[in-house]
Amino acid sequence: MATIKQVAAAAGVSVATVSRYFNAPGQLSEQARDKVRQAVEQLGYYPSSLGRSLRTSQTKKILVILPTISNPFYSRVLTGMEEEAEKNGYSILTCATGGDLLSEENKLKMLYDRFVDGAVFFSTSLSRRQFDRLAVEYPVVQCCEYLEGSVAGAVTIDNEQAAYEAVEYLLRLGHTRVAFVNSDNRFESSILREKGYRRALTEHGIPVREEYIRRGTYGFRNGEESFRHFASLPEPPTAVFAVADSIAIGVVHAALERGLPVGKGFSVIGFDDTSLARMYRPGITSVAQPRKELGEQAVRLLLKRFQSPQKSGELIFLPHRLVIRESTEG
Amino acid sequence: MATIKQVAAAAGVSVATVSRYFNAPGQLSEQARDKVRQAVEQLGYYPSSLGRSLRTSQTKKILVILPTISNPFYSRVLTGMEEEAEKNGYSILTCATGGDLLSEENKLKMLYDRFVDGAVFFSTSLSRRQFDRLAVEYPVVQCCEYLEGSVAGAVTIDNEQAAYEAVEYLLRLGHTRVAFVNSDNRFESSILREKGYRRALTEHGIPVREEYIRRGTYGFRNGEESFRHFASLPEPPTAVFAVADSIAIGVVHAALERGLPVGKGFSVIGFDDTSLARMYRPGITSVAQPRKELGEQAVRLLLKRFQSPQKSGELIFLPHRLVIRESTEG
DNA sequence: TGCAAGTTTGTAATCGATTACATCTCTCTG
DNA sequence: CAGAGAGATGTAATCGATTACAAACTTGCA
Repeated sequence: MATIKQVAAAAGVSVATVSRYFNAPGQLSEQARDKVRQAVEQLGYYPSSLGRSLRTSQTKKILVILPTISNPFYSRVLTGMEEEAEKNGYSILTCATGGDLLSEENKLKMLYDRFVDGAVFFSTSLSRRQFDRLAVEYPVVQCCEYLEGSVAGAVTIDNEQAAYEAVEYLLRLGHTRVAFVNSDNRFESSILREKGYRRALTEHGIPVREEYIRRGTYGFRNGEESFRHFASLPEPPTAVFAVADSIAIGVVHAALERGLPVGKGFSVIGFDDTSLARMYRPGITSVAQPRKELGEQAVRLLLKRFQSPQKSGELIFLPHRLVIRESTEG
Repeated sequence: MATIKQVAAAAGVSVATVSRYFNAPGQLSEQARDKVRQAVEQLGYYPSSLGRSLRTSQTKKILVILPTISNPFYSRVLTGMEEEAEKNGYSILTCATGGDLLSEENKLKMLYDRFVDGAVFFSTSLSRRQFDRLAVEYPVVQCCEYLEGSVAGAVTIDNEQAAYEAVEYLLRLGHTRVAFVNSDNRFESSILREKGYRRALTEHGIPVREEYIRRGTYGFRNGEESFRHFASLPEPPTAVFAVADSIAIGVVHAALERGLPVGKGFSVIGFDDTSLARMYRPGITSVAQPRKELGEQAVRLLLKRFQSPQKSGELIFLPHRLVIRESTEG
């Protein structure tokens, strides 16, 4: 691997000139440019990011931490991040933690040791206290999640309101026995969605029944099991709101197996409007988030923090919308 | 941010001692260790990866390039990579290219500028020539794909044989009109699977009909459209083999819409055995790959190349298996 | 012609670590 | 008690870039 010194020697100029060839070519004479260009081509030189980053103390890399890449929801959010990052000369590096705290802490070392300039979290296994400390010392923002009052910025939808509206839609359809399948993680979004669910019922004069509320993984299986639980109740619900499409599909799957007419008397709503929701039969009604924009804004927020690290993070809410398909009648 | 110098000063020792505290603590006296530990804690010091990497000329990072993270197949392969990497002190960085050549070339800069030690490719938009040049100069391996005769190593299943067996299974069920939905990319796996499809038919004395072969994206929609095309033929096929579960689901979806009894006279097989295949109704018969092991071995191969860069890459085949569900009768 | 201003280039310090080599201090042995 | 050998520590070179500052060279104008 060629170094800047070797190129300088081969071109018969100083290392400063070679450096300028890459960083301020307009400053060089045509002669110098030619000489350097030739030497660079001949040696196949490519400037080392390590040398450069050490000197400039920025790597132009952003770390994105997500629990798993298998959630199709993330894909387009990530695209948004990529585009916004690239526009500003940054690259996105993605790391999946498997929702594992140890793994997450491991990845965070890249922040501590300055291998990346900042990080975007989709969710975190860190405690609020840990996360806050982190946010004070390093530029980080949250995307699609939001720890109340964190110094880190965040871009998200209004999860409580979104859940409220989904449940309200079910009530409008005439349902009075509406169940809720949450995830059992401690993400703020889960808590907020549950809040929205409860508020919708309460405001419409319907008592909240704890046996109508289930918590489990984001998986298909959780949906299936939850449905079986609901079906075993003396008064089974006639509608289910799930915090993820995969859960909703599990519910629908189990319901159809029992011969329940999904979309005709038994309604199910999912969350995130992933491709799953469209692909399934029947199509799953789902709460859609503006995915690409969530990603863009998250990166934009992070870039702002690079500029002025002292400021406390902004909190940005983006609009959601309910996409209606066959899993709800109407 | 504290530097090693500041820590050395605070601890009243030399920078060498501080460095040894992290890299060879056994070499220090208990006294020295204590002094350094205190200074480190007091200053919140964390060694800079840039300084270290510049000096040691390795970053202990592996870049994983994949077309999109939205394919659920990748998730567990990645887990395998993570585990094997971590075991050896390496970290995995994931980058999605969107199947875009420009984007991919952009990511490859991290290889050129030594930001990562090597790369694993799930697939590549590079031409064979470009990829070969890359493989000569940098440590790279392929995972789940294989460009014949490349100097880069590869870990993959025998795609031709896998396709052969899937089609053979359909023939055993009594089907004689078996269609094939391929992807329209130029990946070796696609070519090989088509080869396997053709060989299975030919060896069983069934002529290959070009109108039974379709190419498109990996998407659901491609499946739907392909089915409609097949259904419009004077002699529609009674079975379909698709190179991806999402395509297979599209086929099943469209077939059910037409009232075709999927799994009872009309059979569909997918590929990769993703969670989709299990979640769908009916469950999709699919060719399973040993995902975690594919990831592990790919990283192991790459680590070998770090050791001895001169050697030409190995080619490792891992076993596949057909997982039978309701989309095929029997 | 002389000099100010502008352009081009080079020198050398610096970023933050690692590590070969030198030095110093002990301990042990004959 | 001298000297060998082991163990602990420090000095300084080095990795590969960027960039402030200085120096050299042009150019234009009085």
